[in-house]
Amino acid sequence: MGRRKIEMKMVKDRNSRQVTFSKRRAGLFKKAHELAILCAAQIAIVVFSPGGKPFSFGNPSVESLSERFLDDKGKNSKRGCPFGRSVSRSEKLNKHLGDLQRQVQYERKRAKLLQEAMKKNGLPLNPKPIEEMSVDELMKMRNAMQELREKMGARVVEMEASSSLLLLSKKFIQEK
Amino acid sequence: MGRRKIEMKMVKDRNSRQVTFSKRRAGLFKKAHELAILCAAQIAIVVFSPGGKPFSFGNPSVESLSERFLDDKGKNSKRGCPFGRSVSRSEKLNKHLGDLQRQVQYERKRAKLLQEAMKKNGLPLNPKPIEEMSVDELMKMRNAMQELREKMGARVVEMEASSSLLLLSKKFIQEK
DNA sequence: AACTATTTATAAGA
DNA sequence: TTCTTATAAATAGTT
Repeated sequence: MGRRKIEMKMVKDRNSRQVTFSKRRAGLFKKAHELAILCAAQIAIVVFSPGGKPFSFGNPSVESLSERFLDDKGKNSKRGCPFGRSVSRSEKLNKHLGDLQRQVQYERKRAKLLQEAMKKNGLPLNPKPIEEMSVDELMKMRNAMQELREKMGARVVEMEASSSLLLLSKKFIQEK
Repeated sequence: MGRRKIEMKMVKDRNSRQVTFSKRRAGLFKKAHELAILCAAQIAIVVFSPGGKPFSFGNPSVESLSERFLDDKGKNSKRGCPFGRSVSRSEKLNKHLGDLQRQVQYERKRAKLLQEAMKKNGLPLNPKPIEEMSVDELMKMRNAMQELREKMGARVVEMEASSSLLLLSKKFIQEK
């Protein structure tokens, strides 16, 4: 993919390998971002460099959920990885906060679409407890979510998938 | 990247979106594989399709990498930042993500409310794996989600979360 | 599923 | 390290 074609073997030279890693990691994350946007997909990537340093990619919802669900009990945890910088980055983003009014409108629009979707799929507006829900009802809910997702576009926050991601991670660990 | 340049927004047509997803997921995984080979890097990817189907790529495996991130038995605790957003890359990506800034902000606000709701409903902020949760805890989780939904005045995201949790819970319970 | 016209990624070089 | 650019690779629309 460049001036010359390269063999698919580990790059021998240490420095070249680091350069390749940096470039391709950036490329990989960009691709992931595009896939997430284009297809409303949820993606989480964890990469360990040859030097053992962790890099990760995920949607904002994943980040915030991870922070709440999986962080150490207290705030005293010493975070390796990019979390420290992540926070400062968010602080930067805060400065660019949009107006609240628009957000409220966005929320209302979303709620309205959800109600329509649920109605269309034969769902009650108030979910039952888990014990009372049939598989059929759960599937209907799924369908309603999918319909909603299509209507709202890629900007819909996918907490569902985020949760699934986190749970999946745990499940993997449990199964091992 | 193709016959024509495309806009970076969600592909509206359902079928086209599925095709795009399949192609780009394959591309993403190939890139990941190349990065792993060329740089002796360890990579784990989890992707949820627009339809909610999970796909994963792992070198050596998603499980072991997740474990490396999440397992507290490890020497140094790095579990504070699983699946966090890549910081170095996202700084560049941010230039292309004006709309997403609002989303990040929204996410943080919602996460805060979720935290409060969970606390109020007697849920630990550091929940167990789903397999270990009792029915009672699942109920509490659901209640927390509902409370959150009411507070936010919007239902979509929370519904997705709770439905996902319910689906996964049910599935795991049945598997047991 | 295959095919290509284009766009995009990137290996070297500067 | 950051930029440039020639070339390889990915892929959007088509068949």
